[in-house]
Amino acid sequence: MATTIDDVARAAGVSTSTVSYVLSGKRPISAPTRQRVERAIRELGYRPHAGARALASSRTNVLALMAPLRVDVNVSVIMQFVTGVVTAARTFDHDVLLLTADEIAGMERVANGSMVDALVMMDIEADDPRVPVLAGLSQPAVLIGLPRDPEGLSCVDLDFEAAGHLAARHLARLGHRQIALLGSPQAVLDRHTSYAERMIRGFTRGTSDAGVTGVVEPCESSMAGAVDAVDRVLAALPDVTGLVVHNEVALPWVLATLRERGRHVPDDVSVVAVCPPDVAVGQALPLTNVDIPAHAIGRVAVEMAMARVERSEPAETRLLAPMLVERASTVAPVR
Amino acid sequence: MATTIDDVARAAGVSTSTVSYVLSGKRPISAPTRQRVERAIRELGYRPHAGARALASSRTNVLALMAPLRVDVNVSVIMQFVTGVVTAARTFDHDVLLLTADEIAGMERVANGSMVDALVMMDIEADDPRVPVLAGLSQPAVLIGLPRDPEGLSCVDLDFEAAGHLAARHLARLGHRQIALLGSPQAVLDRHTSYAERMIRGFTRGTSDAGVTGVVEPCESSMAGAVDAVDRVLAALPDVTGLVVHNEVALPWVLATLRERGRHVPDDVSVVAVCPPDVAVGQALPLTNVDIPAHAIGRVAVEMAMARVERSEPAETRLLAPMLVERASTVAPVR
DNA sequence: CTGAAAGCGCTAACAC
DNA sequence: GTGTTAGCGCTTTCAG
Repeated sequence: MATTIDDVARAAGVSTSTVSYVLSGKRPISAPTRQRVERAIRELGYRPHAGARALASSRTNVLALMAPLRVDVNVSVIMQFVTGVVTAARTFDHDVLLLTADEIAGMERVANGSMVDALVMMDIEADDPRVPVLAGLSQPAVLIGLPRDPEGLSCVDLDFEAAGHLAARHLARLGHRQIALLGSPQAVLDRHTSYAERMIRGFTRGTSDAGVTGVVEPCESSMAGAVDAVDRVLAALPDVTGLVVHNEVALPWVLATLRERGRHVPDDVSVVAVCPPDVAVGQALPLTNVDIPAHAIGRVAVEMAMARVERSEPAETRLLAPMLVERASTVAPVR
Repeated sequence: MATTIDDVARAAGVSTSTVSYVLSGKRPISAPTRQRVERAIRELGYRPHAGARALASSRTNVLALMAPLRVDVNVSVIMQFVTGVVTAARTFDHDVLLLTADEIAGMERVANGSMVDALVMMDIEADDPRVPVLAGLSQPAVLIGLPRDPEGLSCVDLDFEAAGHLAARHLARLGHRQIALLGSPQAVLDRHTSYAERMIRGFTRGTSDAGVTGVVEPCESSMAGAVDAVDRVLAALPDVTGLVVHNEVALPWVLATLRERGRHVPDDVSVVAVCPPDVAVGQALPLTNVDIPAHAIGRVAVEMAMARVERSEPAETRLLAPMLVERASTVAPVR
């Protein structure tokens, strides 16, 4: 398996450059030569040496992906981002090097060591410490999520503001007059994580646009936190009939708590979940949801990265439009 | 950032090889030269070019990890394997290239393209199609899980047979005489996935060793599947008082179904879960569990891979001993 | 349409 | 203890 491009060239009776060019397609090759070369490649089981290629071309065909590899929150969403990125990368003939999100030194290691052509970073926070270091790298980066100042950066995310607005509007249009948002844990809010704040903004705008009352409660990602949050909502808004839940981990416990408090879904309270479809339909009652298209976001991130690598396209931020799917958990309020 | 080893050599007033050797430590360097070189490296922000290094040394300092990136099953366990592998790899100064488990061509791509020093493959099945291709690769591989014939392969896994035995014995010793195992989905069994079969074998041996009656029921990873499986157990063993659950996804639903059927945990039925600790304590009632030490398994996998890469150690298979942690879900049967 | 050859940046003999 | 240098396998001018 130690076959080199020269072995192939010799076997095909051509020069090494010819082999290189049939591989890259960067110059026209006559049909007969091409065939001889391709045959030799096949018969020898030849694979170009990635390192040699990277050295000569300064392209690695590898993408770095920084993913938050903790176990606590929305693991399945993370997984979908990752698969989205990996499968998309393959369509651009790239492989994926996995870094953990905290490995801030890893960015410089893989970038300055020329191990990757670009970086994709998940789970970006308002003042993410990773963002400043990007400026020192020679490879482009795409952020999944929005930092405080996205100026000059490639960013992609769900349009959470639109998502919050959509969820609120859906409930309002059904006729609900008292609705609540059960959102992210306080810690996430404290970090000013952009998606949480945008969600709240959209929800708030949605309720006021519709002229209904809305309250927002943070919600820890634990059973106790869910119970507590539901109780706070019921205290603040005793006649609440609409609930938007933007916390996948807490979701099952929120539903259980509602049941225990004697609030039936959807007869007493309609629920819109902001989560991936598999989570929405995996509950006892299939939930109306606003999709978090994690897979699509991952794909778009890769497309943006490749656009910058291959065509030096400028940075831009793309917010994907949310989509609401109506299921069994939302109905008009029962008189 | 386009600094090369020659820039460093020039700045330090030494030869390139000297720089190379202070970097690799492969030959003694006098303190003064070493310091001049290290200073130059620091001041220039020099990073060796990974491709050039790989080309010259035929070592990439990258490990391939094939992970099952589906969203359906035990996502959190997969995540823990992955973090275990990634963090362990870093301690060996290696990065991780992520492949999806189905990408069988990816193995040959990264191996024959000399992109990696070794491969780690998760989720190995009895007749895993990936195993035969390993023979054609020049890099060593470590399997997480056990193929039908592990001869000559590096394998690591939890000792599921011991785990099944341990769980059964724990219940039997508490005094339970009728115990059941709710296991993997039928599809997993049909594939003769090794861990599922070993679990069953251990459980069965455990019950017969203890002289208690045990039944085994497969369990789909869905709410309906969990309900169904619990009902089958109750039908087969109406007086069941002990339950071993080896299906993380179904676990919450199993517990809910028990409640609905009027079987209280732990008063009416004791439950041992086979799952990671965070899942065990994340339930309404903290569960006695047999740990799946995913993180440790990932680490061991990397250690085995590096042992083969760095010291050409022979292949071996290592089964990690299970550990049972007693929590609130198991008690002696209530008279 | 094809070849020859100069690097890409580093490692590891081989010198001294 | 340090320097010189021949590759590692590929891409890409520069020449036909």
